[in-house]
Parts: sequence; structure tokens; C-alpha cells
Amino acid sequence: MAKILVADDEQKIREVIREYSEFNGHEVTEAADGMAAVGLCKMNDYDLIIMDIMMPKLDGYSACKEIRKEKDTPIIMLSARSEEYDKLFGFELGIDDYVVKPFSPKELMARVNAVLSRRSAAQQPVSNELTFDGLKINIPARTVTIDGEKVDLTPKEYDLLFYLVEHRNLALSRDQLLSDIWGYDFYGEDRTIDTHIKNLRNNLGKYRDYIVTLRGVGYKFEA
Amino acid sequence: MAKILVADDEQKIREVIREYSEFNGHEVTEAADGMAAVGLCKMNDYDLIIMDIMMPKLDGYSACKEIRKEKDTPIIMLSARSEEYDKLFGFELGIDDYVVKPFSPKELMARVNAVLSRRSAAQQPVSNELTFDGLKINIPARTVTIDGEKVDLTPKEYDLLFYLVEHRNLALSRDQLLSDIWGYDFYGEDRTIDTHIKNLRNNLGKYRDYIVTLRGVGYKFEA
DNA sequence: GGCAGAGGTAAGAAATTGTGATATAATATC
DNA sequence: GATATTATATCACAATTTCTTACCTCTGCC
Repeated sequence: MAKILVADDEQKIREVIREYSEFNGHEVTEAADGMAAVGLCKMNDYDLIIMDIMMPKLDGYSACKEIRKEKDTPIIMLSARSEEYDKLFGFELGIDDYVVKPFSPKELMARVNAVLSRRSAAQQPVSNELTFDGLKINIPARTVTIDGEKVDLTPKEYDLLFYLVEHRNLALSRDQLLSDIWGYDFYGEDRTIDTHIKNLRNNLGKYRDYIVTLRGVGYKFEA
Repeated sequence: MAKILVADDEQKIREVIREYSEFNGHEVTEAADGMAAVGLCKMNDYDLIIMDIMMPKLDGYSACKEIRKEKDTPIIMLSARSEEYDKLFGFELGIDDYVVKPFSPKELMARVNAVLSRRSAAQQPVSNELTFDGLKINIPARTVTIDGEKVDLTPKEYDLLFYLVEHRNLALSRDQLLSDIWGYDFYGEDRTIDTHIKNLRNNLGKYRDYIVTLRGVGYKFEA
């Protein structure tokens, strides 16, 4: 669990980041402009700051400089692709990473987790492979193997499996699965999930039972 | 741990590279122009040189040639996208990689580590050839051969292949490919990649299947 | 048994990628 | 400097894969 400050003038963006962060067990505070971000930072200790460059009152660069005068809180910058990259390097920022807008929440969270894990464990070799018995998921390669045999999953199947595994041993409602994997703007049947679960189970072969049906609720990856 | 020489006239760039390199456990020496870089190289043994092309006193090309007269230290070149390829590759400069400005520090470090890891376990010199079955890539020469036959690749095709190979067995999104090969500020269709992939595959002949399509994601070199 | 929810099947819809043609830009040649 | 050549980017459409839905069957539970 980490305390995260999200500074962005777009409420939608803040909301999305909050949603994902909280789902990953973090606590989120929001700031709508650079001034507010600096103020909050001076009064509180955050574990991570996610900050847009384009903000009213005080832009991200300046806010960053201000904050750096007092704290070493890791900072992830958000920036539109068009924004001058030079500027990012043009000052002593010490930002930990930056993410180009538009970004996928997943991608952002991956970086958040990367930064946070760097913070605590100095340089622990984090395994990028998840193993459950003979079922292996290699995240950077985006591959799944069963007893060493490569399994071909469609994008949705992979995403679904990854999500289930990421939140293993948690009851996941169809609504939750839909909004997190398909996106909040998906207007469709929730039975769609059932079909993908079925296909996924077939592809998992003898390990199909890791996916447990929760009647009346949804699904769960039980490991 | 490696000894790295960073030659760039912009202090900010040197600083960023230093910061990231030191974080990765390397030791960094800085040079502000080509002359200084050559001088330092003659007096010291570095494991890697990261050098900008545009530098005062002595530009990157010339510095590179000078250094090559005495040493085989691997060199990663930094260059603005506009700078012409032919200048870079017309001469036998024997560089090990080049990174398009603007680059992401993370990406640069990935390449640094790639070059360093080609140096085998001992303290052997960096291997300058990558081989996959009958597919050979000679890095300093920028040539590709298939079963001994030389293949003509356009610069972009080579860059793409080299990038894929350096990041082999990793799922690479179109965005990542675009920003790392074309540059962070490239404004264009991501489908452009598809066309280059097509051309590259055609040129790879029977080895075309090393490049795997990841539907909904991008591509991967699977070896 | 009756019912609601989940599993299975299959077909049309939708999305993604492959490919050839074309336009534009960069580079080589004369 | 003009022209030919090559490389790059974009487009349009074909080929393919994947997704979604409708419908039917099955199962667990009251």
C-alpha cells in the first residue's frame, strides 16, 4: 500500500488513476493544479506523485522543482506526445519515469508498481513470471505455457487470465471484470465474459479448475 | 558494473544519463566535447562510450574514427532523427547501437545493458554478431546475412530488426516501437510499422517467422 | 419439478493485421 | 541543378482473427 498524489487538471484522468490505484491497494489524494499539488506535498508525505505537465496555476515542471526543494518523493510525469521532450530534461527534475498521454491505465500502473518496488526493496530481482503448478505466465513476453507447452491465447483471453491471476483469490464480479478489462465505456452483455471464461478454460486444459465459478457473483482464480 | 564515458555538450543530458547509469550500478565519466572524449579514451579503458554526434570541437563521427584507431570500446551514438543515416553508416564507424533523440532514459539504459551483456561472462570483448540459425546480424557493420547470403535492408528495416532482436522474446507494442525507433516525437500512424514489418519479413525469407504478430498488441522477435 | 444462472455452440459483426498501390520525401546520379 | 532512384509513409481494401450475441442445454438449488 502506498500514498499517491495525483495532480492533473482533468477530472476524468484523476478518476481513472484513482480507480486503478485504489484497486491495487493504494491510497489516492487528488490535486487539480500545480499549486495545490505543491501545497499538499509540503504538508504530507506521499510515496509517489503522478503529475501532468500541463496544469493551470503552476505547470508540472515548476511544481516539480518546488517539490524537489523539500522532498525526494518519486515522481511520474504525464505528458502529451507533442510536448517538448527537451524540457523534460531541461531541468534538474529527478523524475522517475514519464508516461505519454494517452496512456493505458494498465501501463501506468505497471510503472507505478515499478517505481514503488524500486523504493522499498533496493533492487530486488522481481520475478516477471507467475507460476501455478505447471501453468506459467511470462508477463514481458506475454506468453502462457502449460507444462512447458506454449498456449495460444487471444488478446482478451490473455487479458482476462492476467487480470484474474493478478487479483487471485478475490471474488471478481462480472461488472468489475467488464469495467476493468473491457473498459468503463463498454456497453454490452455481461454474459460475454462467460464465453471468454469458457474459451480460456479450454485453453488452460488440465489447469482449467484454477478458475472457479462463483454462482450469482462472478469468477475467481484460486491458487 | 561498467565504466561508461558519456560525451555530450549538453550538461543536462549528461546528467540524466549519469543518474540512470549510476542507478544501474555503473561508473560514469563525462566529456563535454569530442576532443575531450578522444583524450579520455586514449588515457583510460572504458567499457562503453555513449556519444552525441553534434558536439563542439570534434563531432561524434570524427571522435569515433579517432577512438577506433586505438580501441574497440563499444560505442552507442546519440543522434537527432533528422541527422542523416549515410553519415552515420557510410563510413565504417563500427558503432554498436544508436539511439534517436529524443529518447527515454529507460530505453537508453536498456540498450546500454544490451551492449554490455553481449560481453560474455568473463571480461571478453563485446561480441558484435547476433546469430539465430542461419540469420546473422553483424552490428558494427550493420549487415544481415541469411545462410551466408547478404540481405539488403533499408535503414528502417535494419533498425526495426535490430530493435526487435535486442528486445527479443518481449512483447513490443506499436507505441513502444514507434517511440524507440522513430523517436519520441514522431507523429504518425502506428500502422506504418506494419508495412515495415511486412517488408522486413519478406527480406528475411525463410526466417520470417522469427517475427511473431501479437494481435492487439504489436510484434515480438521469438528466438 | 421448476427456476435461475452458468456452460456450450455457432454465426454474424467487429476489429485487427497483411498487402499492394500510391504519394511524398530523401538521396544518388548524371 | 535536373533527373532518376530509392526509401518512407499512408491509404484502401482484402484476409484473417477475434468478439459478441442469441439461443439452447445443463446443473445446482429451493
